[in-house]
Amino acid sequence: MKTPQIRKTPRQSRAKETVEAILTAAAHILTREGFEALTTNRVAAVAGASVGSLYQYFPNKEALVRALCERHTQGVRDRIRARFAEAWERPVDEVARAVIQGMVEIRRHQPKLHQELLRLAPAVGGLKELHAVEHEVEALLARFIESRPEEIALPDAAQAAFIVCHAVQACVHGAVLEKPEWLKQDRFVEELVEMVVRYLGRSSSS
Amino acid sequence: MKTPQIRKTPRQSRAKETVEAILTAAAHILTREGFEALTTNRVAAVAGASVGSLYQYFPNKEALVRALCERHTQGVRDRIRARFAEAWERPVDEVARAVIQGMVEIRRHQPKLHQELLRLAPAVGGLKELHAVEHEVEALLARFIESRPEEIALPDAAQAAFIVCHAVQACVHGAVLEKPEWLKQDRFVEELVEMVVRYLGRSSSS
DNA sequence: TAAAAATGCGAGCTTTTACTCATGTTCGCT
DNA sequence: AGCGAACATGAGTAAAAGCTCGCATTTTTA
Repeated sequence: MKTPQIRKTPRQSRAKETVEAILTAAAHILTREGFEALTTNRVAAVAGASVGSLYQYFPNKEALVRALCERHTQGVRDRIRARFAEAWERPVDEVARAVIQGMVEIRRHQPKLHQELLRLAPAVGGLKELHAVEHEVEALLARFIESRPEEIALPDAAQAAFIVCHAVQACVHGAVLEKPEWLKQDRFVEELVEMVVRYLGRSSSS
Repeated sequence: MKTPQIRKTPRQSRAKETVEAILTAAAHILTREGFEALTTNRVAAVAGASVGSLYQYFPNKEALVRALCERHTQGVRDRIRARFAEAWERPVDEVARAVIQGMVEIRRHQPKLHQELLRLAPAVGGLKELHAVEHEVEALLARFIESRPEEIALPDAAQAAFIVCHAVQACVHGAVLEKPEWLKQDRFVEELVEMVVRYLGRSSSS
């Protein structure tokens, strides 16, 4: 059985503040100094608390990082969901643009934190949540594809959704790391939209 | 200054065997048990050598992992280069198929090792080599695009190459991890080829 | 207001692990 | 054979980091 996320649920408001401070401190250290510097003692110090307090709420370091993952993941899922919802009825290219821009925003918000958490997730038991979000986005896209049979004709909506999601995600991620200047122009996003639209909007195929 | 890759160059054949055994053991542990279990003592033990021998050739653990990265990276680069070279003159879709199949082979060969090394590269100073390979593949693809102005008309060959490389890589990687059964059929590869050809082979665009 | 419960504290224990070094062994060369 | 250089050994060291535990402080409850 996996170690639980939280050891003791905070009841008083000061306890909630402590938990909050610890998570914030952890995020801060992770973005500024990377995982190497993320020691439990240091997290507590930066949070203005003590190791003891930390271990009162998180059974171990792994759980702490996992909590961080989950919180971040939550935000990603919500943002993508919102983008899909607000563009759902619009033309295909606009939907693509909305969602891709949402992804860019996510990556631009806290690139280093996002990257580190992505890197840490497997080692920390956070893969389940991560895959859950991925699958949800894929399912959303698959549903969208199936809702436009006139414009999008594909043999396998699920596979197409898988491909589009992974492709876009990787391009945005790669751009954040290697070509940050591209994200400030529209050309890059437009190019991704173009790719997606061209892939989905094919007329004849096996 | 970075710590060197190797401390003492092995001169005798038994020394080369030792180095070989150490690298093999490290790869073995990494694939079977992950990075957590990769302790220098354990590597030496599995290699049938002693820690002392290990440190005779690798100044530290980081250098060992880096050596592993580099060796693996080398193989990837060679394979992609070969695929490009042998298909260079053929139709676009065949080139795409050849290269994509090459990527699938790479990922299928030692998926766990590949994945772990990818994960470890940043923390081990192996990013330079990794990016170098990526850039080489991108440059190769960009040159290919520019060599087919009749069939492929794009505003920015380098950006297109970036997008295609990242997109395909991510899809293959994702498939290895999440949908291994797809890789045994041709349909998945064909779908990727379709995406790439459709993206590159556009007729009219801004 | 006094007991009880919740929270906070941090010195230090324990374990792990990268790495050294003094010593022994094998190889190559004359 | 004999000598020096390369190679191998592995018990031991030192530092780091996760985590505990007894006690102090604050908040809630009766």
